[in-house]
Amino acid sequence: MQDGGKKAKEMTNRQASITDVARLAGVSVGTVSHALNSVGYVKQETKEKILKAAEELNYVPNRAGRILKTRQTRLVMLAIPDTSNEIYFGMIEGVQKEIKALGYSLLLYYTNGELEGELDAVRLLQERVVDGLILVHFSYKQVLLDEIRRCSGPAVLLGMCNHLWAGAGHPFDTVSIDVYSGIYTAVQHLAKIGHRKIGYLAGRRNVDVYGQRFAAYRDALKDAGIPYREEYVYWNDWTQMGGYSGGRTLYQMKDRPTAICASNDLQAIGCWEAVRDLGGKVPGDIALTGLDNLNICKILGITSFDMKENLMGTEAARHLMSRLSGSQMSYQDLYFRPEIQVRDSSLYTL
Amino acid sequence: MQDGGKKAKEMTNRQASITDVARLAGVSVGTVSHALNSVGYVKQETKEKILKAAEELNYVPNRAGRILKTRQTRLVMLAIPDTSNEIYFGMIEGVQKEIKALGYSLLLYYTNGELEGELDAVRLLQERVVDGLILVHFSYKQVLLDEIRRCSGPAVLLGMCNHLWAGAGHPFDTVSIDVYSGIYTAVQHLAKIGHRKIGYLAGRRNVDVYGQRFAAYRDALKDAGIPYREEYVYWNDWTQMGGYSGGRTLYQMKDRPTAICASNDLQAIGCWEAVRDLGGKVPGDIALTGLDNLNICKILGITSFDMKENLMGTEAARHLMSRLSGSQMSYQDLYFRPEIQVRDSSLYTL
DNA sequence: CTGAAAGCGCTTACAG
DNA sequence: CTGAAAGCGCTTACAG
Repeated sequence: MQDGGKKAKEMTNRQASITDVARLAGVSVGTVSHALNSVGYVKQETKEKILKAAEELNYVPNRAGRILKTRQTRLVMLAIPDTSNEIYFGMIEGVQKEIKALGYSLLLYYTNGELEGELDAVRLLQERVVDGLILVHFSYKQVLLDEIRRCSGPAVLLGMCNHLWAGAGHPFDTVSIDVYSGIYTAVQHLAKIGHRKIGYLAGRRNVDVYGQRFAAYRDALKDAGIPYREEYVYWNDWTQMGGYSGGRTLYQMKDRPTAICASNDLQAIGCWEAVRDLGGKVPGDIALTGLDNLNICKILGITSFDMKENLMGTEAARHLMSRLSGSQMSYQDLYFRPEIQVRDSSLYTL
Repeated sequence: MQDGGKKAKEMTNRQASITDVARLAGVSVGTVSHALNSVGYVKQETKEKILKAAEELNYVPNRAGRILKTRQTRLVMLAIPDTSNEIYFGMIEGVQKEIKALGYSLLLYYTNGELEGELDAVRLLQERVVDGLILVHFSYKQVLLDEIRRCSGPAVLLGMCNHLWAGAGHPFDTVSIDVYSGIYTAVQHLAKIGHRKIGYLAGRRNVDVYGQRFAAYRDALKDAGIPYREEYVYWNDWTQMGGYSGGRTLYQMKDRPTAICASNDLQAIGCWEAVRDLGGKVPGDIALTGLDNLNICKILGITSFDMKENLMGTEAARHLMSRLSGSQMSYQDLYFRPEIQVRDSSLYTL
């Protein structure tokens, strides 16, 4: 704690405007604007006078004034579902690098993976708080599409699977990673090394991207000739906690699975912990696969899938920037494929 | 790829303004404003006419116009150094919860742990892109203080150690966790269980918060009567990669340390991996401590320190909100203490 | 090289 | 209950 009775902001309550600077420098506001933005001709002497006045008044331009006139914020928003999932770090990095090079600043927004949060992000674009939006969405609802249609600035949708909108004439570019193929491949891989009892950690129910993953699980089972068993499917949440309780549940079943496919790495990690805490071994007692290729999976030796998130971010940003600079190309749907990284957790044939 | 020749945004090029709505509804802009914001009296019939017009024109208010007039953005920025460090997730969560309850939206900004990035964040506050700023800073430079002084909106500084500014009459609230005490305690703990050769993973050189941690390491050695050995100190980066190469280097020394204190968990984890990859055991061949209490440390059994990051975020947001609602209290410096979590990696007496 | 003026899209007293 | 008008802080043709 500190004292001294110093009051908050007592001397900075009203920020100087360009008018104040003009008055102090004895010139017009137009000239101040020219001088400060180094646009057009301003006599060196006048410029110095203006700079000194600005300095003295602690002048900082108010962005809202400029935005209103120029109709540009020079801000780009990246909206992610989940700040506690490392998978988005790579995206952030990719986006950041691209837009910074073009003089834009990055604003992150956090949707919590809920439609409402995603709509909030879109609204910020509608209200022109930012010039463009890259939205990592978990929903595929019509209302989202409708709201994006009302934006005057461009949006790029980043999808962890996106079959539903491809080619649907949506008013935005998309960049997706085919998560369906990831889960399908995982189950196929487990079947190939001999597993017939394959449990599934499904994530949060009613979240569209998890619905798609679940479909992949079922399809892969079917194609491998393995009957579907509802009791092997655990819905909870896509978090580590969700995975933990799922792992616990599945591992304690009388007729327990010999392998578990998790619909993302967070769950795989939680599951790994649960099995360990119950005295089981991965692999040995149970095989395990995840999806996202998180760092920790490399350390623990859990089979997973590289999601090329950095590339996804980069490409999304590139598309956005190109729209922002006026491109009128027809909208693009870009796809990536997850790449399996086989590790100890699923290395041995049953 | 999709075709169909649909051109980008052909029908939404110019967004409707409040004037357009007023014209279509046959009323004045003032009345439109009243109706849309439900302020003052508007006849039900008129209101409906306006709503219909707004609907028809796909009207969305332009935030810049409103901001200019109201001098409020209703946006709060949280600037973090590093998006790949889980430690900030808890902060985000804490901040988000507090401000959302008061009708503010959260914008994240990413400083990369560099002074330049921190200054960028401060500038966005100066330009009034946001109403308030919570800055997790890694620098203690005078220029940062000067720039914050030029802001008309409030800032709260979140410090991973902050002795330098405490009581210095700075124009902002601070919330800090005493990292010095964390590192000091870690070294003390290692000494107590018998270690005399304690290596140190120091983080990025010339980053102020890491300088303080290093001082704690030296002080603790001294107080334990252990001579300082420069070759046991590894400067690199605060990342997992940095820890990995540090762990490699220290573990391969002829007269290697029997314990390693890492200045954060990311490095501890990297070190853990390096030792494992070299065939060593933690503990057994080497003891290890980290700082931040990341999830993965719990899984790997690495001794670490709870940094109360959620609480830090909550408190920072509370202070900011209180300034935003006009509080003129003198500035506060709030301190937390890291709490050691002893785990396997440093459990056994040498 | 500089100034006067219009206008970006909104809100808010103030009249009526 | 509604309208006319001022003004938030900036930029940008346009004159001179």
